[in-house]
Amino acid sequence: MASASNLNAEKSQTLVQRTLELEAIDYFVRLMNLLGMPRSVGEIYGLLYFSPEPLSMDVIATKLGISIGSASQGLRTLRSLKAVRTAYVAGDRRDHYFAETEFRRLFSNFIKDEIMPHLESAKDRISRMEESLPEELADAEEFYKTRIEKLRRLTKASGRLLPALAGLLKL
Amino acid sequence: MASASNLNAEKSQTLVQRTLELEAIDYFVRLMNLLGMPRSVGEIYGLLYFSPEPLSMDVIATKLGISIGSASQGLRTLRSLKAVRTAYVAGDRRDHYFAETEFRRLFSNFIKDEIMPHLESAKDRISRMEESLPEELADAEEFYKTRIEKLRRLTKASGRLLPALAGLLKL
DNA sequence: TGCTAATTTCATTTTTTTTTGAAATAAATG
DNA sequence: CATTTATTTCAAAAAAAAATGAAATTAGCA
Repeated sequence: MASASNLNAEKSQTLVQRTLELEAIDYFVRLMNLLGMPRSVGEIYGLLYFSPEPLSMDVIATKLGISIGSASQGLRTLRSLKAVRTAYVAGDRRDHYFAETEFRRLFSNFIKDEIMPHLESAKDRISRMEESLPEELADAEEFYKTRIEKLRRLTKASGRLLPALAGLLKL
Repeated sequence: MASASNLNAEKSQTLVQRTLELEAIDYFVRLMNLLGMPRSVGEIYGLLYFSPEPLSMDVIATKLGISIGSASQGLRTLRSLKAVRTAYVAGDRRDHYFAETEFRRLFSNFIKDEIMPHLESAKDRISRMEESLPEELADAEEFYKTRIEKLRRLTKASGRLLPALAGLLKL
């Protein structure tokens, strides 16, 4: 049976490791939650973070007590963020996952995938606002012009600052 | 009737203003959503952002088509983030709200109130992890030590970087 | 190729979050 | 100080998000 070796691996898990696993899961569930990710995503990443060997999807689901559907979706999300990668394990045809632990890269992917698209559409929305202003501004309309300008600056500054942020994160 | 002047103010709303209002609401609903805030909070802030005069709670609720309960809760949230403030309006006993538009201040409040507390508890969790490691580390345990150290660096760097971020946001 | 195990997909269920609305409270006016 | 108006609170309803589980698909193996 293919999972025999994994079951053995689980048996040999130390108390230290279980403690760390639980703390890490807690840690990453909260962090991911802050970033708007579902609980299962944090759980999976936390489990993998302290796993010395890559784990297969069914082991992940079993250890966390979540469905394999959840595990599959969570792993897809993590894969798309490049937060986990797959490793080949000899003699086992299942995919095995391990955590990418370079946070700098993780954040830069997160910003690129989850934030920048919003900033792009924000730009469009601001352009539309400017087009809706008449050519000649009455006094009252100066107010709107100022506010739009402020939004534009915010959007621009965010677009420059956020990607730079990951670079500053030298760990 | 106290609200007569407000009704007049609403009647004189131009097409330009209504267009901007709708775009701004859209803009801030998305932004707030990114920050994990409920829709109503983004709606209220967006409405106020392009309002030349401060608006009372019931005007806000009416214009947005939300309940006064929502409006009350949303305003409480915005107030606690210092994202709106109240203005005295002569001859009207209702509170009137206007948007704080200094984004630098807004973000710094957000980071202080919503993010830093999490970082604090993260520190505790990391300390607990370190305590769970035995004094003398077997080879296998070096792995855990390294990972914990990495988490500590992440937490520390975030705690320094995020508050600095608001400062960089010169608009 | 046919068979089996692994994974993905997605309609349904469950859980969580947000909104509502009505009652309670507070605050201002006559 | 009684009454009216404004605001808050909070239980219940509605909406949104996430998890489940079983069917469909994919991929490895004999």
